[in-house]
Amino acid sequence: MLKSTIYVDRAATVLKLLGDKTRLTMVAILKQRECCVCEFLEVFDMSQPSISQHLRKLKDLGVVKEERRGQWIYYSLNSQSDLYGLIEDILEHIPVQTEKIKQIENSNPTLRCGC
Amino acid sequence: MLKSTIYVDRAATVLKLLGDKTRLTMVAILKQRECCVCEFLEVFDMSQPSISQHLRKLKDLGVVKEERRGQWIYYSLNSQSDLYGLIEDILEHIPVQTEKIKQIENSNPTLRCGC
DNA sequence: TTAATATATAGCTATATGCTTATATGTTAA
DNA sequence: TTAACATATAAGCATATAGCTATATATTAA
Repeated sequence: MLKSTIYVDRAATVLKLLGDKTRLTMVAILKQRECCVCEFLEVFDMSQPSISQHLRKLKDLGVVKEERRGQWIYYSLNSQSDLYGLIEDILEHIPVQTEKIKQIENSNPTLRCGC
Repeated sequence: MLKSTIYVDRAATVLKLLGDKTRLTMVAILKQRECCVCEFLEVFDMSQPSISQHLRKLKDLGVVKEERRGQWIYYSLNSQSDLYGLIEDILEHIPVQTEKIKQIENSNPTLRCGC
């Protein structure tokens, strides 16, 4: 398979973004399931604004997309991005985030108030 | 093919390192040929200490190795590293640095004084 | 040994980054 | 409309980073 290439500038930009443990883990989680901010809050030891800022950076580059559903905004990987193939290949080299997914599903923040 | 995975911390560290245009280009060049500092000086618009510092970071993480040959120290990709597979996969997504290789070969800094 | 060349290290500075708290915006339900 | 909840934005701060210049170290050749 012939991969379409990404200019070095753009590739460096996305690698720098993924070169943060929090964001790399977010992307790994999003590869398995979409998440909203309050779900990420369950697995990262940081404030809600920090989570939002990481997601914003990923969104600004087109790595993730968002979709509002009622009160929540769901984030997912943007498979339409020219960066998607690179990101998929990178994710093959890191462990699947099973523990964090479990944590999210056990806490179920979006179901707390019976919505 | 089953890829061995790299812990998220370590993966984030190498992605951050490669998330710099200079270092990413260096690694792309080293995929094609080994180089010494004075050769990199031909293609990057920065001082010799800056080049050396970038190479040191790559060496500290095990991405590149060095080999002294006389006056020169040749840098090459470390194919023994656990990071090598990831790096190869990333490089498939960026253009081959043909122009820079040409620049290096046309200038031939290590041959200037007839060594 | 001395001079020339190649590379590394030290120390400095400007900018970028990631976090925080405080506050604003948007949505739902009473 | 008001309260509660989810998320975003603003502003500030501490640390990290990438570049620079000056200098040290290592090698070669005279």
